[in-house]
Amino acid sequence: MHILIVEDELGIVQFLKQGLQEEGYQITTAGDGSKGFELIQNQKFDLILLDWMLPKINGLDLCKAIRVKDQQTPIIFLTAKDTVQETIEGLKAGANDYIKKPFSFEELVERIKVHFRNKKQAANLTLGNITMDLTRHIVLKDKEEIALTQREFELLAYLIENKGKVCNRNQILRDVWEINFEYDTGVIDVFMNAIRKKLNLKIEEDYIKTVRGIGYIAND
Amino acid sequence: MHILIVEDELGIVQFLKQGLQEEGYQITTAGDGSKGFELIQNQKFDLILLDWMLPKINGLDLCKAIRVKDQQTPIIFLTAKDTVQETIEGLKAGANDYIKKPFSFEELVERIKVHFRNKKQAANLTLGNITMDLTRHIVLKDKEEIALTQREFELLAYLIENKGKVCNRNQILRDVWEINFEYDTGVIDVFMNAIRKKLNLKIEEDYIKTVRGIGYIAND
DNA sequence: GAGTTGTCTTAATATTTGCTTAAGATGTTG
DNA sequence: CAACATCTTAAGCAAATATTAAGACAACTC
Repeated sequence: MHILIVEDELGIVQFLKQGLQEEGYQITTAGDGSKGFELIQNQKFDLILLDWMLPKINGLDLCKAIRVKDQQTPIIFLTAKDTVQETIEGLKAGANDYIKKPFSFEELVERIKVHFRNKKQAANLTLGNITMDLTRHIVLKDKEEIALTQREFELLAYLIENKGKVCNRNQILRDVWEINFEYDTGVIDVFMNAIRKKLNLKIEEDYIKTVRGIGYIAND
Repeated sequence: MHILIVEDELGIVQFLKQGLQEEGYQITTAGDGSKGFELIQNQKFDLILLDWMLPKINGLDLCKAIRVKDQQTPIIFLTAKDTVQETIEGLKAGANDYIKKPFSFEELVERIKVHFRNKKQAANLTLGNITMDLTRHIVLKDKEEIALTQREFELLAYLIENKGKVCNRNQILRDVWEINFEYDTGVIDVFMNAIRKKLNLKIEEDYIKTVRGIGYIAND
């Protein structure tokens, strides 16, 4: 996640940059409004932290300018301007949140997280050159879409979720087929076969290996 | 836009209800946490205003309970609890904003608007050569107008809004039909059939695909 | 208020899909 | 090479979905 900080006070910039980097965010900074605008034109950020009082272009105008082209990227004002009127003005200009200085760093982090919360849903699993998109229910191998049936999809997802671990047949029956007693007709083999065929995986030396006497294992 | 207010102090409820109605919102109120929870189970709101100190179920627990099933609906805490720790706790519980009492009504309105901002922009939806104009209630395919009934329209709009995601049958029943319990008579199929017929969509390889065992998915 | 029209829902039937089984082929181990 | 595990294939079957038709209901017309 890439955050842009537009702020001219060096002390605050340093403080924010360090703290947010420790939280695992990638940080880019701009010391004035026009530099900030320039950066935004040329690359995509996941979130923008904006001071109000800035050299060259002030935060409010910058916010409006960003919103002309981009309505999506969350913008958080972070400013000493703390009257209700100013808050309202900031929000009307297109900001998504408005935090008053002095602020608690912890609260800032939580408010940033709020904006990322619903984005994470792009849950996809990978195994070598295979990608599974769980929400879209799609499997790609080298960018080529492969059609799997429901069960095939679930089985493959299960193996990838447990990448690196050997999954024994009973576990698979329990978790994928919801069969909770020992009863193996060989279904798993049939489905493994189908998956390997569709994904063109060789039995030996490929992402999914057979562990004789136990089950199967996926590995990059 | 339909807002739920969960708050026990009658004075505040009245004040908010009246003010927000004047802003053009539809308002429903709940005087305690469990009544709020009940309402949320049975209908869909566009936003929830939540007090922290509530009879029966407190706001924090209610917020968490809502988020178990629903990560989308924006929740705004509106409370006299104003320490940083409490703010953080509220946001961590899944709230999207946290406003401290006493608050400015104008600021509240602006903060509410922030959450609706990106929703309204979906005034017309597109899927391939199909265009839907939500305000005028019109569907075009290649500039030719297609007459859909209310439900057909809603179902199609729902699928396009969730373009790229698989919509399972229960979600569709909940969000389009507002049926909140498992009860499938096959209505969805009938309507899908109608939509496909009217829009002349082939079952295989077209914008709307059937995901066997789950539901349907729209994709350009 | 009876009849008309259009939509929604249910139910019944047709069709398709994919799950499961079983049985023979192939491979592995001691 | 026997015993066992896994692979592969194909056919029957069950479940999910598509399709059609008919009844329920509401809004509108005469």
